[in-house]
Amino acid sequence: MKKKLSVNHSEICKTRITAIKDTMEILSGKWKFHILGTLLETDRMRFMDLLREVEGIGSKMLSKELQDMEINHLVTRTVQQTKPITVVYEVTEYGKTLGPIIDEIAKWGISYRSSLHSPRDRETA
Amino acid sequence: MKKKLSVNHSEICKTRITAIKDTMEILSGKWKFHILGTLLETDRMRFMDLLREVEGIGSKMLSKELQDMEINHLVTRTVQQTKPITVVYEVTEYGKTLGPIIDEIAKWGISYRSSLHSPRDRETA
DNA sequence: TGCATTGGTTTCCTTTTGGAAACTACTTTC
DNA sequence: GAAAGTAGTTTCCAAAAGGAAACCAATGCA
Repeated sequence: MKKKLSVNHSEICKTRITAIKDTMEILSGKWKFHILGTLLETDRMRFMDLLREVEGIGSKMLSKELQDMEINHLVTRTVQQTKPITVVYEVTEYGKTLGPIIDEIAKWGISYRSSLHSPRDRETA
Repeated sequence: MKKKLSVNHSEICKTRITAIKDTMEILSGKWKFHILGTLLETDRMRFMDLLREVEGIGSKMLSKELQDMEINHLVTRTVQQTKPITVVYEVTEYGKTLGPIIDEIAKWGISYRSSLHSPRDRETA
């Protein structure tokens, strides 16, 4: 038993681990979940609205993150020929498939907050 | 209508957005999902096994990420008085509540891979 | 005429992140 | 007595991420 058969279960999980890496790469950065969470609730928003709504973000970051997500087909960018030109962003149907992830993350975060008040939950279960 | 009532739905989502930020802060960094994904499948692993299993990670990062997660009660560290001292890490019951998130992320990543082969799915739905 | 708003881009800078390699210390094995 | 395995820590460095502020072009409003 010199050489470790480092993994027995490995073959099964490789796919899973790769999948996790893929997803997290697409959703990387400080703001994507935040932007998506916001956009998923309103369905369509203009750039300046997002800038105001996603608190703390600057225009550079917002612009960059939206571009990333557009490239990955998660959101669409539509220019509207209004008086001062406006641009609306919306989550694609494909982007909406991220809904369950965001939901789980939000759910966990909420119960995390609760557990801060009654830390016993975190200790024992 | 001079002043934008920037948000109407805001109050409801604030909690949600905060929850998303909380969760993502705890799971920040390049490796936590990866480590957790690995650890959730095996239940207990030694440091060197993780180092081998989580491909690409170095000992510095592994050590730091494990410490972060220990602080947040997601994993436990147990020293075992074996011949050369060994240390086992395992996901706590509390850490296991992250399971659904990891599952959704893995699920999405897997179907993302598929959609790369038939990109039509990503375009139309 | 001048200021505000729209949707960005660009520049400059700081902070954070992360990796490679060396080193520690202890034990077992060759 | 040298090598190798245990579990890390430390140092040094490069790259990436992110923020603040300035800038731009077009248009509307007063």
